[in-house]
Amino acid sequence: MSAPSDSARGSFSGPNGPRPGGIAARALGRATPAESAPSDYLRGLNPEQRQAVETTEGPVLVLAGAGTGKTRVLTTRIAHILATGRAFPSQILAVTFTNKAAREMKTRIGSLVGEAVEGMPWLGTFHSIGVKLLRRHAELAGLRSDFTILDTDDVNRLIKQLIQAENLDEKRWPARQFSGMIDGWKNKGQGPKDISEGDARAFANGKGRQLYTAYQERLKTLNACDFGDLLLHPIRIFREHPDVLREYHRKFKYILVDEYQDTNTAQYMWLRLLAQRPKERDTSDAKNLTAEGRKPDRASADQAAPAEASEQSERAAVSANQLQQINICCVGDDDQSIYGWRGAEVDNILRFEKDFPGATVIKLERNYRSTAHILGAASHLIAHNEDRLGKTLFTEAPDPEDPKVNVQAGWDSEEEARIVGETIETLQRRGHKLNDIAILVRASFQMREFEDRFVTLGLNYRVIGGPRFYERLEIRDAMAFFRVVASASDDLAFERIVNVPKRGLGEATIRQIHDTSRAMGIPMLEAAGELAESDEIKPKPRAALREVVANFSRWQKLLETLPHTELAEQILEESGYTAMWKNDRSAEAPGRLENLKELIRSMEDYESLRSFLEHVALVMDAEQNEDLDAVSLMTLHSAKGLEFETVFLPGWEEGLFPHQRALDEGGRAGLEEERRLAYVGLTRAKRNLYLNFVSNRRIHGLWQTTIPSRFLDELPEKHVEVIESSNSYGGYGSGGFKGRHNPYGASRFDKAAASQPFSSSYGTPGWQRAQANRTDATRNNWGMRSGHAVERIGYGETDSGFGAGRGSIKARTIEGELVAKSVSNEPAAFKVGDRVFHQKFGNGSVAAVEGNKLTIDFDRAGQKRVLDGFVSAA
DNA sequence: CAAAAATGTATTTTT
DNA sequence: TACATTTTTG
Repeated sequence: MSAPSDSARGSFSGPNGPRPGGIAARALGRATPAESAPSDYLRGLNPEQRQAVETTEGPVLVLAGAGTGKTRVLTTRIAHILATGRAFPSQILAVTFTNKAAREMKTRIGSLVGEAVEGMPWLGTFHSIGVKLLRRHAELAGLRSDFTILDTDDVNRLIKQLIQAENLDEKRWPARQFSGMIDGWKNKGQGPKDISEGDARAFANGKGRQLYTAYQERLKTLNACDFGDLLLHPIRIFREHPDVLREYHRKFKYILVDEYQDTNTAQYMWLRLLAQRPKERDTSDAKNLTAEGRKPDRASADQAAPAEASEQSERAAVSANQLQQINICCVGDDDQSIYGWRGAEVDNILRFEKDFPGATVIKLERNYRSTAHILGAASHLIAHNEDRLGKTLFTEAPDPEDPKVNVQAGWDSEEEARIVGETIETLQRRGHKLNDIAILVRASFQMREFEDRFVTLGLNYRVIGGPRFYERLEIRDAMAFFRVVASASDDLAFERIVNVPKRGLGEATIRQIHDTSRAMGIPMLEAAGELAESDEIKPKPRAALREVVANFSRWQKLLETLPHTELAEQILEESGYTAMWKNDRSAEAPGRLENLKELIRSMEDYESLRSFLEHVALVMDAEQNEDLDAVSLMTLHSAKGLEFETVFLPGWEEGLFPHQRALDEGGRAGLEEERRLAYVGLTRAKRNLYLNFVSNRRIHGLWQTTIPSRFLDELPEKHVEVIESSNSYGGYGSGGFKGRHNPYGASRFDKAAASQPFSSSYGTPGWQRAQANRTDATRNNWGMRSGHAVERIGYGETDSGFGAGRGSIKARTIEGELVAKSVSNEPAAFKVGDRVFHQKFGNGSVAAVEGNKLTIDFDRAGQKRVLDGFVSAA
């Protein structure tokens, strides 16, 4: 009894169904009565866009630069397919990367085509479509169709248990790290058997593979999946059951993929399985793949399997042609590939024409979003990348009124926030909507300072992304209760809340439940029930356990009868969970209660507890209220796909952006990805773009002197304007930036990065050495002269960050010393009681010395911890 | 078993 | 620094 049948979804149903045109046309008709000529939606498309919409047959790759109307093409294309009766809504597979994108496509298609969207069950993220497939064919993957989807937290806890079971040192082999590795393998489509020997050895003294296997087995017994499985299981099913695959080959007449540059190997395999229809095919494809050094994925081999059966019904006859034709349309932009770190393979997009011979490639290069200045800046920047297909975006002729891209220096991050805040207030006074303003940061810790500032200014802001609703402690607890009620065998959820609120069920008791569960082969909840009736357990925990078990069985019964929202309320009430927070006097308790209410409220939108749980597992974010006029604050990554009238990009400093870690781990490729991220950031802006950098930033609680991002140097001068801030300390930025006669040598920097790999942590010798190198580079490239009196900080042309008088720090010296351990080197640099001077904090005396970290009592600024490199003897 | 203290550890992005 | 997690203490 495999999952719900197609007919439930009203999709492709039978040989005698109406002709496709029928339904689609009717749907259209309902939505937009008679006058809606089929070509209506085509109006306003430029020739390339139109071509992308109308080339419905065969493989199509649309290379859509930023702001060129990518989503419009995608949605119009679907509308076109429907309107011309080429397919039923249910015969279109449209995959996106994020829920946001899926949602947007649904709405936009909806407005084009009306209710037909209702019948588009296969529009969604890779993962949500994966779940759908898997629910139907769960038994082929050894699961029941009511399997649960584990989130990262569940996974980590599970792995931790496995590591403990193996008696491994948890500190040496952290669960998070291993779950990361598993994630990576799954992104590559590798099961336990497929991982490389090296990978297998890399963890836990060679137990990597064994652990991975154990993990998968555990998932199976738990009847659970992690995110990766949502893709991998379907892939495996398709490979092992050609009949199932064929079913989907018949079903999906058109495949559309959004953000193709972000697909990882697993997603790529998945797509190829679905897209490459079995017909007589030469093996050259497969050869190509291996010849080019790609992993010989089994997709290609298994593909070649049975030839299309031509025997069946009229449908086979109709589709015989189409089945060989791969109507796949991938839309993407190699310049916006920013998820390489999580397994995305830009290569997928670069290789498209080889994968799908005869593909039509359409470039969308006309930008409808940004001014010529912004576009000019972005294009010039991205041109520094080598690995790209190369597009040339263009726009209308520049309007002399258009503002240039602003670059502004600040002293530290606090000032940066102040400057941005002031600029926003100015804009607001001129009638600028806050909703049209965004601040895009590289890393989320940067947000705090802006939030602080906006709070004091009373400026509305909204954080997008960030810590997500469903990841909050109280929500996860509540969800765990619900999960156990919905499926009594969800051990992970059970374990999470047996002792919440505190019932005196500690480690010992839980272990006992665990053991019983193992021994008897029953879920923990059941085991708890057994235990509560036996006398192997002390009276106190026994009573508590009894109550828990009784609670759950009562709730489970109510599941059938009581509306799920009421049940949810009852559960939280009777379990004492809400009471727990009511009694909690801490500052966050009221907020948590509020969140719980919100949770119940959001459940109303779903028809059952189960469907709600599914939603939460897949869509981890909660919607925000759009009514409020507020500045958006988010990371660059979550800004992809959005656009704003005005964009602020703070933190353009080496080490932060490009991020040190990207450089360390990714080398040149890492740098290029950072540059693409910068490109994404720049191209979010329609009209006003402000870049900021500061010379002092606190990282890990230590003050670091920073230098401007190399990306600033990669912007074309003619599109950029440097703002002189009248009231700020000025920093070294403006003067240097403006008069840069010898631009920052990117190659030089690359060399440094390549020849002396930084280590992964800021506190390490590698990082410090990097700092030293950069100090050097800064002097050379930003026109700083040593020998200036330090008093001159604050005037435009002066060096404020480095150099002058800081005798104890010479790059070379540091190089030599820092090979040693960071905490033990140069013990003699300063000693307690020394008078020192710091660029930011002024004079002070050393209160404590820990290797190169000094605790200093500053005369004005109070006690701070700083690296010795940033102070000099007073 | 729970609360307090100490310790450690990571601070990029997320379906 | 700041947070989470572990160890110690009551």
